Amino acid sequence: MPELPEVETTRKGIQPKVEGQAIQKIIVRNGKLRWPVDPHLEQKLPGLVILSVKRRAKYLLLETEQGHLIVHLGMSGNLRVLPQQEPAVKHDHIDLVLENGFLLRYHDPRRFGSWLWTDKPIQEHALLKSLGPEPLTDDFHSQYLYQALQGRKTAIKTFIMNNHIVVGVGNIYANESLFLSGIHPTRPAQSLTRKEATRLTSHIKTVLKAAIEQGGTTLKDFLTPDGKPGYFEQKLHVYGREGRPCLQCQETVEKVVLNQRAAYFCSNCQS
DNA sequence: CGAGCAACCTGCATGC
DNA sequence: TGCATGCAGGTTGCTC
Repeated sequence: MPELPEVETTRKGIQPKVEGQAIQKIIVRNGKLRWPVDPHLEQKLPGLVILSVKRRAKYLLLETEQGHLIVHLGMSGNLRVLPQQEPAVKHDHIDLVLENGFLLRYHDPRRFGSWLWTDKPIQEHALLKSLGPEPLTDDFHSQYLYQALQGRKTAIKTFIMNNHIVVGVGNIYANESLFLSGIHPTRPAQSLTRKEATRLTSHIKTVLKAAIEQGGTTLKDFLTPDGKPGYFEQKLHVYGREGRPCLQCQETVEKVVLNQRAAYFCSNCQS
């Protein structure tokens, strides 16, 4: 579920209902996430006002006057704003109860996500301080990528999914942007030409932007308790299409596993 | 330092 | 129907 576009859609969705609200309390039903949820949050959070809801990479940052909550959705997490009387169901692990009668509810079957607290400057947090540039800003440009590729033997797909190089490129969009760029996912990173680095940079940006726009329209009411996305599926060229014809040339889409993640490609369109 | 991979956890599809 | 297997949108933190 949570690729960068959905995290950004989540941010936009919860922001208006959460920003400016005081926290009444936090309810932790299961704190065994990627890292254990700090039990002191139950004392720390009541009364604090949420000043802003920002995003860095796939982390959502809830700023208060005393510090930040750093929330990650992992593989299967989601956040919704619901009325306080909404009954909790299985895997509803955390509620942030607000003073406006609503709550921010965290649901995450696999519990790969996280809820962390820091009262230090947010950019110095260990998880954030060594992250690469945001893909949709001007800090991520083709010169930067080309330079970063030099001397790196790892597969290009693995490389663009590395958060130290560029953040927010998940498995779906790594596959899609490589397809659109005509670059085979197993190519050593350092083998890309300047031209290929330029194409890849621009396709990463366009593919993520398009997905955010999709998320913005189809998931516009994801705050209500329905939420079955699948909104990007129609637009995917190779992801999840092993054995089916390439939409561009009709050759069969292939799959290999790289760094424990499925890589899909058309060996006729990508080299 | 870079590269590769085990691990965290639940749910679902598939095959016997 | 039941059970085993493999796979899933992410990331850290080992080992070599």
